[in-house]
Amino acid sequence: MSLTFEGVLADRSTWRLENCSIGKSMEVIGTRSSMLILREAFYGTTRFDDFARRTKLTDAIVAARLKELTDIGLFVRRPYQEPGRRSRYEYLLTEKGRDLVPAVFALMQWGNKHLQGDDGGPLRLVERGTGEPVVIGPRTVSGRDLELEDLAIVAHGDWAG
Amino acid sequence: MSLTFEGVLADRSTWRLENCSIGKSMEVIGTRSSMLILREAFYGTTRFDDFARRTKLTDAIVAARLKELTDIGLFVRRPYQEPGRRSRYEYLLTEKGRDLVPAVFALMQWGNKHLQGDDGGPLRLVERGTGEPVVIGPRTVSGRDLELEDLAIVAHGDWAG
DNA sequence: GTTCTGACTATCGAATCGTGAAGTTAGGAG
DNA sequence: CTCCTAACTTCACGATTCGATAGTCAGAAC
Repeated sequence: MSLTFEGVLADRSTWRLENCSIGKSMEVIGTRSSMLILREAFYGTTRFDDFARRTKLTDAIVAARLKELTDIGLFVRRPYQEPGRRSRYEYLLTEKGRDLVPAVFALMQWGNKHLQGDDGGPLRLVERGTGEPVVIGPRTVSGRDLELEDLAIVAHGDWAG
Repeated sequence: MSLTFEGVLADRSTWRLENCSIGKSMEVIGTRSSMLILREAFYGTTRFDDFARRTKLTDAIVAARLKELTDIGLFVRRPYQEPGRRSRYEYLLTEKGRDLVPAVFALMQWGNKHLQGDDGGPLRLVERGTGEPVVIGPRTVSGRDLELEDLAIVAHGDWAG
């Protein structure tokens, strides 16, 4: 019914979780507005007013969130200039930001399946070119798909394989 | 630099996102406490006080969150009885709850890489038995790993492949 | 019947999140 | 020099989140 613990973690009653990465991540990006802004960034949006219009968040929230996400290092703020226009800033995803693709689209995948009607929501994620459906989930580095029961947690440096 | 839109979505300026699954998901489970409780559930926790102790959330929050998540259908509340003890309730993950495995562990994966020190945090996700490292990310149903640039969005019923 | 314990509920306060509306600022267009 | 616009900032407000602390309640143990 759940995953297993290996090595020193095997007895769940003997340890508690400090420095949990899930909790830390949620403190950093655990708001609806952050996720919507990231969604737009993955969709190619780079400019302030496009973020605001497309997410339907208010200016104030978008400004606060972009500043926050930039400070954290998910975006870089870079000046740009269209010909005959004044210079502006655009917000470009860093690698740290792009590494959130699995997290954000996993939420989309779950929402499509469980929060939308029978049609599964308005949008589908597919492979570019082939149109083959895309799924997000755990797998080994050698490519095998895994279920919850196939997973195990090990402590750093504690290899029980 | 980002994913592409196919079919009727190709011109990003002509449409806006209604009923976004990401937004809906975040409204339902977008709190730190929800994620921590789900983490514990994936780790095998089923009882109220274990949730409270292991997540270090207060009783009040855990009670509120468990009720919420049960109402939504991520948990079922089932009576159980240990021999010589009074009957209690336990909280068991439904399929809807287990389908959040990619979302929750994607956050863990990201936090391990970007929010922890050089050691990458205390815990690692591996395959049970083999100990092979596990990664969470997008791939085609035929098993190819994908980058952000390999992804495309299509409207439901609009197959442009 | 008293005690103990697991599973909650109640109240308070601080911080954060979000909306709406209005104001500011820099710089090219005319 | 004035207008316009993108990119913000500020303010007022309500809702939600979470921690801390304390209290309740049911039922087996004794």
